[in-house]
Amino acid sequence: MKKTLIICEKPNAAGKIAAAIADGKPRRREFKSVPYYELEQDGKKIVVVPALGHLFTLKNVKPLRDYPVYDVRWVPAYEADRRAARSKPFVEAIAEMAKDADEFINACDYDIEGSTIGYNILRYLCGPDAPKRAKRMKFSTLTAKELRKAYENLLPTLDIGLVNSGLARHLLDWYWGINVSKAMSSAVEAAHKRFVKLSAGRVQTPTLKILFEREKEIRAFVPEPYWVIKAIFEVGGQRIEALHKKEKFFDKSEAEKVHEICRNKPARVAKITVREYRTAPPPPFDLGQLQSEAYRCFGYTPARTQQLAQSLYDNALISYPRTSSQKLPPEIGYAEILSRIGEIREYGELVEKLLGREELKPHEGKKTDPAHPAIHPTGESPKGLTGPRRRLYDLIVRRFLSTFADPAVKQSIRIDLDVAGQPFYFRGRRIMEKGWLEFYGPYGATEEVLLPEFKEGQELMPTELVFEEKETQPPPRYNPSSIIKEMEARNLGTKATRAIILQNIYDRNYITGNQIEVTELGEKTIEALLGYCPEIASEELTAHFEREMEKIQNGQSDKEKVLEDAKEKLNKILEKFRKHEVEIGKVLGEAYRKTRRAQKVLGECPKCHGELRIIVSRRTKKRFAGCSNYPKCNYSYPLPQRGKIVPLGKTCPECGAPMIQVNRMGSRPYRMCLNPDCVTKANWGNPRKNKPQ
DNA sequence: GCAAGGTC
Repeated sequence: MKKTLIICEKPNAAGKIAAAIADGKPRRREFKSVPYYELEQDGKKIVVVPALGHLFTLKNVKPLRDYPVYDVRWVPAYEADRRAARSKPFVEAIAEMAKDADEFINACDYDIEGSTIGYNILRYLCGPDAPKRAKRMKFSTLTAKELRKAYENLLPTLDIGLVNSGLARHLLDWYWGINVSKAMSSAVEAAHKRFVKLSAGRVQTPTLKILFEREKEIRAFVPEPYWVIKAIFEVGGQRIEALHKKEKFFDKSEAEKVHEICRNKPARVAKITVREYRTAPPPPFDLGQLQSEAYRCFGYTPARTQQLAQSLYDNALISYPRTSSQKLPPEIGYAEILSRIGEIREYGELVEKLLGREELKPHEGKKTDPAHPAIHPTGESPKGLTGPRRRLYDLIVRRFLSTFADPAVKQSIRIDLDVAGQPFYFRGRRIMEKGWLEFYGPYGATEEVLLPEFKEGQELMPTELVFEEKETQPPPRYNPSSIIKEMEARNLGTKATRAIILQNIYDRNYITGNQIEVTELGEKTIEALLGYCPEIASEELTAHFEREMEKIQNGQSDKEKVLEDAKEKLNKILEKFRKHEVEIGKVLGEAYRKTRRAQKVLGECPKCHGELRIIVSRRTKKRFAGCSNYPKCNYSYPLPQRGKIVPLGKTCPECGAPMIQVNRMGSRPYRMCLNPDCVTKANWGNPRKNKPQ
């Protein structure tokens, strides 16, 4: 009997594809714990087998001693990296299934990476002529109907354009990233005779540059004083603040004049403007939006949210999280998911309201995804789910419910006042119809500002006229959520990699803090790159790649030619690097030393005004905060022994001791002061909270 | 050691 092998990108997709094309139920089997599916149809045997993303990766042919290197080949991922051990049984399973197969179908996601994943599997595991004979399944959602249709309308060959651009993408990223990273590390070695792990890449370096530019803006910012004038009223026991219409006075004498004119003068209500407006329900979550909301609502970093969402997905509670889609196709079965969610106590009432409607129609967003719908709950019971995963699940459920609800109707009121000819105003806001806000619950809370009744012409006497000096503020720092949004807007990285690449930039000590600051090392690194390899620091490289990829895709450009061009360009850049190796290395090595030292300084010693630093005891190997003037000063504080300690550069408002943040794997970072006897810790380890008696 | 991309 003939045998067809269908190669899928991941286990979950293999299950869905097998179920969709089988007339009956496919048989689920396992090979070295890799699940695969068997079915018989039209007199032939079909085997559906999953990959685990990329099973092959690029590896240096020779150990990397010097640059430039372009001698690189594809190897099974587990051979290049011990951490990829999980991919080994998948490689073995596919090789086994391919042995007696005479037809091959690449059914990975229909995008550049999916085409590359399938192509590598075909050429390395299915025989030398498999890529030429293989067919391609093309689908844009994993719904049974579409999968069935894709199977019945197979593309007769691989999408060789996508394959070639995928292969080129991997090689180009590797050429640029590995060589420039190596050049920087070698420079430090040449100047300081020590190894420092430095890196550059098509995504990480432009991202660092964005952060660095903001850093420069903040440093160059000169605050300007300005003055505000506010009239304060007490109406029916309510305090109302009206601001002078010219919100900022940059001319002090002008402000003083206005203040003088208005002093002790009554206000007259000049105009009341009432406006009603509707806010549409939010679209369902794509990964980026989920990361952004989880940061806003819970303070979770995008990397943490991604990890939590993956865990919810592993437990079948939510759909595939690495999606850029804001669409919910009807095939997911709105009513069924809703009614199952309705069985969860806290959502019962809300769900009833939605199910009682004539039509269920989600308010979708614009973004789409080649293989997955927006993130949504599956309806599976979240029994026993607690802590951060529960919170994230609640956010996802409420977002899903909100998307089916009505717009919210809000009313804004603006009251314009006249005080001795000077214009002042204040605003009120009320919610007329809650609409989706009711479903989004705590995450959509908008503060109402309810005002007493006013009439035009009415007179009021201010209880106070405030004259206040303020300063203009520098542009805000990026935080992990806003920089990821910026990366998305600039098309840097992908939904699945942005949070990881940001984490990498932190781990390299290029940046620090939640309000992201660029360290000395980050600054010198980006400056060196701007000086010697501006290409890699510019988003233009990504744009250039993209144009070339597109040309390769539609056959207008040859992959080999694009790669040769890249090598030539890189060789010139790296030569320049080499020539200035010692001077570049000196600067980077020095910056590295300073940055590492700064990370150990926690604050000022309260006893002698020396520096409190993280010190690891030689004797006990435990760490503590000790004074830099030791042995003259022996002041010290204990430190938590686990997790990364980040100095906050602030002191405790209660006791004045330096503040730190503790980042521990798998838990939310927390802030504390160093003083173990501080009143802020009075309730720590409160048995009432931990153990109900 | 070094990238960015996919997966769990």
